[in-house]
Amino acid sequence: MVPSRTSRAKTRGVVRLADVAREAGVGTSIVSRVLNRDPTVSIRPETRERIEEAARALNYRPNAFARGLKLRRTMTLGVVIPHLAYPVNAEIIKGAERRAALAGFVTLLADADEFLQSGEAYRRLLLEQRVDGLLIASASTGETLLSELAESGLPFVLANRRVPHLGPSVTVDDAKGTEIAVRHLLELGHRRIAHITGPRDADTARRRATGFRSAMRFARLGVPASYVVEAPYEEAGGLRAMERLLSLANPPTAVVVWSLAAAVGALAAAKRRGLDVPGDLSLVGFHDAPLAEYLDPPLTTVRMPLAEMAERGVEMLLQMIEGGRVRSQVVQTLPELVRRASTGPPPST
Amino acid sequence: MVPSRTSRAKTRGVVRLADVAREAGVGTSIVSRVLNRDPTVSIRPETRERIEEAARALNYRPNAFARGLKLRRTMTLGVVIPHLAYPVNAEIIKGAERRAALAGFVTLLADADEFLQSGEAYRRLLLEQRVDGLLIASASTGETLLSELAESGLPFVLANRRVPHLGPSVTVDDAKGTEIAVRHLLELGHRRIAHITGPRDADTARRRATGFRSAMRFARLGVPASYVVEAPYEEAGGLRAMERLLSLANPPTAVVVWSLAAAVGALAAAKRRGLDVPGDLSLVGFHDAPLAEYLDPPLTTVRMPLAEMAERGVEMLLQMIEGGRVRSQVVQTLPELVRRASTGPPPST
DNA sequence: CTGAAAGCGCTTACAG
DNA sequence: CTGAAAGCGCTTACAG
Repeated sequence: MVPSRTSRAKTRGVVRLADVAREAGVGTSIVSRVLNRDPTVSIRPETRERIEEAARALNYRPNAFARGLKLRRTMTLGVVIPHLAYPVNAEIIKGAERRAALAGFVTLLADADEFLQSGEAYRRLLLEQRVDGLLIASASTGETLLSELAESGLPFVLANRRVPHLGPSVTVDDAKGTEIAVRHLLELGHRRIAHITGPRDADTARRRATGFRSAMRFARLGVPASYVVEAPYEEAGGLRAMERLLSLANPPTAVVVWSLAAAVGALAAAKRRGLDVPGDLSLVGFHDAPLAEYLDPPLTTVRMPLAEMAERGVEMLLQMIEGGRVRSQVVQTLPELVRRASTGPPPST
Repeated sequence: MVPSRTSRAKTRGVVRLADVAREAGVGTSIVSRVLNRDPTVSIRPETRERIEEAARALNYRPNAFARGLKLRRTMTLGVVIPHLAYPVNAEIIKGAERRAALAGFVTLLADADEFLQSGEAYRRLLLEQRVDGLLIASASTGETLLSELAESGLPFVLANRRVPHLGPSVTVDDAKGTEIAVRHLLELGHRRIAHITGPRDADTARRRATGFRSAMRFARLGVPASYVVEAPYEEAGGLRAMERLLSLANPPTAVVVWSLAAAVGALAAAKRRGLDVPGDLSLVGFHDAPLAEYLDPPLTTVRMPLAEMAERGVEMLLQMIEGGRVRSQVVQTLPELVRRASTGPPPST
């Protein structure tokens, strides 16, 4: 149905409030109040009907920028994210977008590296007042900028990362994740269990490492220093870390790897060494994705509720935008072991 | 350095044009014109200096919404994208974001499924006038919405997809990509080469299939109908498609797979059948990512210039926004074969 | 029950 | 060489 345009609107045939008012034969004020469901308005039912009908017929939507200018509300949330290519981050974006959309908000993307180096992105988003709040999903760095941000008063929440006294955060139970992985390996009979962890400045990596150590301690098993090795980069890092572990005099029979990408690299290292997985070595990765199912062997992983984390984060942000106070939270949904073929009993030496 | 705020700005301590004017002791008009480098302005150098100094000291940035309202220019580009989790799409987003940022534009993300089903995202972006243009990177569906879009007059360009007579598109040379893969296999001595293609409604898949057929024809080789099989979904689809190929009476000795994910599934299928890759079967995937390096065996792929494609797309969009006309283009950078261990000579039967 | 008016923070003819 | 004023499209006290 083509809207019976009463006036040739000026911008690309877009309908303005005034067009609706004219169509309905009333002033713009009541149109605005009716359409925004102002509860204090008392209006004759037939007038309201006429207004609503006109808005519908013209397919009217308020201009976001005009509205934002007046209300000081952009209805936009910024999502600051590193490494789009990691499926993990895609889950976060998707969760955030979905939840934001539910509240009528739109999502603006900013590359974490650029943003946290206090570059143009920062200025565009904050100084130009393009967003009502920020969900920051970068695992590392940028402390200076974060405190600047805190000072600016713009609501923000950190996802997947905690920075004490800086602002609220939403995280998943990373420690529990590694605990679950370790427990699974213990049940299979492993005792020599190692951990490939992430960079020191990655908060998630630290928490996963903590979970690893505490699960091992709980089982009264020692963890030689050489059994916790850092994988600075993705697949390549996992590969090198695994090579280090396998060249130890007394190599582990099982390894928990802190990310899926690093696990892919670790698996490659083991196979290139001619090891049978899981016959000679069991492997657990972190985060689940379809890929895990199709590796050789299919990789046992720990699935983390990341989309949910992002949704919680957005909810917190929305509360803050409404002026509410909010406290850091850990998503209650537990990590889940996805058992596949890369884990089995240790070799019977 | 803390800006010596002359007035308590009303919104979260943000500096307005009027603050700069007051600080510099002039009216807002010249401030605006000086800061926007209006060439028609003739101003005493010392006044200009005072204004620029004040803006710098106060860390002034014009409010994007006020500016947008006045100029009818949001300085925002919408990126409509499916399946964030595919590394391929991440490349597109990144390319688009980078190029947009260069021109002072910000990127808004919209989920393709939701958008193209003419849902809320569509209304928010178009009707609320939140974007100056749209880069649409969805490979399939949505014809109705696209023609609606075209009618609306909002500039848009299709990335990775052509729809004749609808709007300009930017693509990479997909046909050439498969040709390169086929040529590589021919050189290795293969004759029985099959193709795992994508869904019929995916434009890229069709073009890759075209390239496959023409390369085979050029080599005077026949392609039995059973040698082109469709993989409806990602890894899982690739797996099933490969199973079909391998259960043929006269199976191929080499397969070109239309996507990286499907190639992962196809590789899994071959290995589960006990085949040696590349001893019994050679495999080429489409699109390159670090993952390919760490599969077993490392996967030979065809790298496509996707980030560049997105950058070109944004450039076209910017031209259209300036009121220019623009024609569809194919990125000139050629696809590149990344040779790894999944391809070798055919088995010597 | 409904409308005229001011103002959000800009830009840009138009005066002077 | 510089400023006052109108207007982008909304919302919201304030009148009537």
